[in-house]
Amino acid sequence: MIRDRLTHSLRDALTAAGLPEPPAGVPLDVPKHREQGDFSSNVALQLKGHDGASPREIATRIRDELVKAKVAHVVEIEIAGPGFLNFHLDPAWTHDVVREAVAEGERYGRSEVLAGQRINLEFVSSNPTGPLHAGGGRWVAVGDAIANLLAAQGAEVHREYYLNDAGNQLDTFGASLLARARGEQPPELGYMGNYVIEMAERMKAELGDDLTLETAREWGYLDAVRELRDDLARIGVVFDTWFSERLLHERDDVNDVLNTLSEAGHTFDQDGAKWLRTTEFGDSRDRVVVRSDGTPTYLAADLAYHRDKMRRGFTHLIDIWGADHHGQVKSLQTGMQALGYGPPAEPEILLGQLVKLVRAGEVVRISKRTGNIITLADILDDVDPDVVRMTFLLLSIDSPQTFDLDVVTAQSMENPVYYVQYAHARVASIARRAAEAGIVVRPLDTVDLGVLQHVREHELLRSLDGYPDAVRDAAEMRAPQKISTWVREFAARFHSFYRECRVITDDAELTQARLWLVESCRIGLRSALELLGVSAPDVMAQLETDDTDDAGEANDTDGVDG
RNA sequence: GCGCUCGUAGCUCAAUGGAUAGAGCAUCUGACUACGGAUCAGAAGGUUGUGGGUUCGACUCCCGCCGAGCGCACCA
Repeated sequence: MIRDRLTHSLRDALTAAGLPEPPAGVPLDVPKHREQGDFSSNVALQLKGHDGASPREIATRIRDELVKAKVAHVVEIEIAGPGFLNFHLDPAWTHDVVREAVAEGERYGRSEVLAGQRINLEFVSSNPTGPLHAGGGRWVAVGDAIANLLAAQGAEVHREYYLNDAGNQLDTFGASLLARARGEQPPELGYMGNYVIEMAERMKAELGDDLTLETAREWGYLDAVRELRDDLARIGVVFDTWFSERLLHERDDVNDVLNTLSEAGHTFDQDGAKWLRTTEFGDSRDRVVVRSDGTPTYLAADLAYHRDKMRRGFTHLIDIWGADHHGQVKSLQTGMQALGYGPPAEPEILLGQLVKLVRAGEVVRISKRTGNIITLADILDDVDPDVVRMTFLLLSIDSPQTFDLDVVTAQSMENPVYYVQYAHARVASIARRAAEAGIVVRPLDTVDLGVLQHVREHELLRSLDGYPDAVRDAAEMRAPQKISTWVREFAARFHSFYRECRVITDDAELTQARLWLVESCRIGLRSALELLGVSAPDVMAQLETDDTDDAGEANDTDGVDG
């Protein structure tokens, strides 16, 4: 609200002063330091050199126009440093933030800038040859949060899981399963994990001993997919589509895409294989799409797959991959370009740095192929799904993450998620107390918010005002950690307010105003937690205290939900 | 060797090219007989790996070097 007004006024002032608008639009920021005002703009710095004026001279001209226009709530416009325009507002502007949040309710922070976009977001896509490993939980949490963020900007988002069920990995897996069922060691380069032994036992119980490579493979495939679904359900993620690679081969899509590429003149034959001339579109080397034995490569199927996504009517594709696959980015994108998609590149590929699992001070290698793995389900056995999600959403995906199993389990009660949830529970608690005290909350438009004068209230609302921007930035940059960062900061402001300002007091007017203030906080907290896929509980389970020796019974601290 | 990514407080990490680089943990000092102390107030902690460059302004962009991870298949 206030931001829109300031931006608008700035634009008018530029026009009135005969200055152009910068190509990137009119900048308006929240300065880091309180003394630098409530809002600031570096527009004069961006326009430096315009008709030879210095940034400070330009800033002065803009300020003169703004002063003439008399912008609401603005008490002083200061020109600082090399030419910043710092807006000092009267504290009452934050009262508009309460009204805005309450008026928008669950829609607060959301927008429609991506309305009309149909986005296909593919993530996880772990091979159906065993359970999800713990590190894969990062892509579960991140993918789901990014999907939420894009949806919050008005896009129609489709969550998709690609099942690599046509390659030789599945054959190897089937052979490993069959060997275990027969009490033998898996073949060389097979799946060594102990989970294969357990699966083989179940398979024998269901199918008996009359097993072939094919029945073992198919049973294992279906069982693995079921387990993937179950694990994902435990953490609350549901995919709209599980896409089978086999479908592409059955429909002859792979050959069709190869023919299309050949007819367009993008392929050539060499050494008995068929190559795709991806260098034509900027790849570092050309790629084989059909091997000399006549079978298509992974890339050929992947091109057919992504073409299928485009044909299903999506306006944009996003894939989330582990950074270990970065070598394939160029080949897929340039291949898609050969098919006529992009630029800009389709799919957009988000590379996430890998998770390093640590237990007992040692790095745990995560590979389904080479032995024991720690699964996402193992972690969910020990800690709350909310803790798991938040742990994976604290970091930028550009940062490699060290996931210390001992720390996460032993200190799960100290996880930042509880700090934020506690703020939400406090809000709910206040509402309960107010109701118990027989306080009737009057309609907001009959309440005088002008009594909200405390510096903690002001800081709290300044923070809340930043939420819509945080959502927009997080969505644009595909960076859910911006939401975790915002909500932790906001929760801190709330706790600080809570300690210093009582909501329910003998002052009826102040109580009314603060109840609405707290309601606006609830809206922000709840919305942010929802974007992260984390629950917003109204009560926190009682935490065990160890300062008394009579706390013998083990309290269940996991039973929080919204 | 080539390529991609990453080096920020003791530790784990934030920071659309903006002003004085911020949190949490750990350490230290404190807090209401009141809405839930899973809380709050404060202290201390930095040559943003390193050397150049671009810019009014660089953790951020460019180049070199050092270090780490990951890729360089007619595997998936």
